[in-house]
Amino acid sequence: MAGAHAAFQAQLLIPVIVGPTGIGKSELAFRLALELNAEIVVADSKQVYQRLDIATNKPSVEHRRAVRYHMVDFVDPAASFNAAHYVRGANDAIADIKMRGRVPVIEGGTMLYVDALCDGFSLTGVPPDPELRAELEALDLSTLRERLLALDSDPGVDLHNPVRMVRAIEVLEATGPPLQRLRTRTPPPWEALRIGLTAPLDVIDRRLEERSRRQVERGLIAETQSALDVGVPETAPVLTGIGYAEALAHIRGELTLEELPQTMARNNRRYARRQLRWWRRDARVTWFEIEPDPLPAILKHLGSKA
RNA sequence: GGCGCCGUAGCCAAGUGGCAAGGCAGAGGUCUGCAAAACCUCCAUCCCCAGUUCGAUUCUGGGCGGCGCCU
Repeated sequence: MAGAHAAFQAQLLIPVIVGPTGIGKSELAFRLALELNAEIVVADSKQVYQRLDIATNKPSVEHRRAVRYHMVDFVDPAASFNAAHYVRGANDAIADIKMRGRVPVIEGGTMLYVDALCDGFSLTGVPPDPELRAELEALDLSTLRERLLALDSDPGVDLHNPVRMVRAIEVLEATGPPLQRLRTRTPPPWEALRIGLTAPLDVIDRRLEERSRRQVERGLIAETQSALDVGVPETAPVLTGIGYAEALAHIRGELTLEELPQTMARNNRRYARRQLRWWRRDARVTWFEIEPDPLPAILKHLGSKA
């Protein structure tokens, strides 16, 4: 695939691997990276946190020895991280990769992170205000709604969704109305070539069951406990993720050891469906079944675009 | 064999003589700084038969099934 390789060396196109959790995006991105002599920029809201490796599905040490990974394993698990931090870090990583004359491949699970990066979401530019959030979170829905509508009569957010309304108020108090003018996109100086990986739902479900079981066997509970032991609060974003949330429930005695992987698989199932729905509506995604090995077809597709 | 209780969606479960709450699971959807989050929508003629009644899931009788106790 010399053609594809050259085109990506020209640094105009960046392959972006998307799809539901558990479908093998990571493995495919790894193989693609070897093929293109590329480095991988992971777009995942949980893999950024240090030490929590098992349920975040971080790349293996073998993979990390063979390919350079970015945006993985660098944030204190007790800290919080968000989409804006991600976009900044990922853009820096991409610039760095390019400067070194190498090729980036983006691989992502977190839908907002991928879109915010590849479509250049402004995210309004207003950082979180923890005190204001704490105050607003204590309010009931209708009070929150009144407070929001008083600031902006047409904020364009779901008036049933407290999280969205709190954020909208936070932005409006910092900038003034109208909110909608702040949600802009400034596309990056490269084009994302979205590659979607998919499979029949029953196949995905089976893989998720298997993976959940394996994660428990690999020491998920001990990993969760050791995070608690070093002072990571139970409410830390990583620990609310699939796998850790259930492991915590088990540690608290709310889930048996047999229920643990089952519950993890169920929550993963729901997440996978949500990811599928998100990407399905994006016509820019070109889909590939995982069943016969999709790598040759993907390389061919990338070559044709380049 | 006798007595008592029960039988509502895949599961748990409330309820009423006037076309059946809620939760979980499931399906679909929304998404611009917590996104593995948050939110929205959809999803049952109430075990069967007969009777009472204008009308029964709700009342009566019988059947079937389950649970408990007793002999």
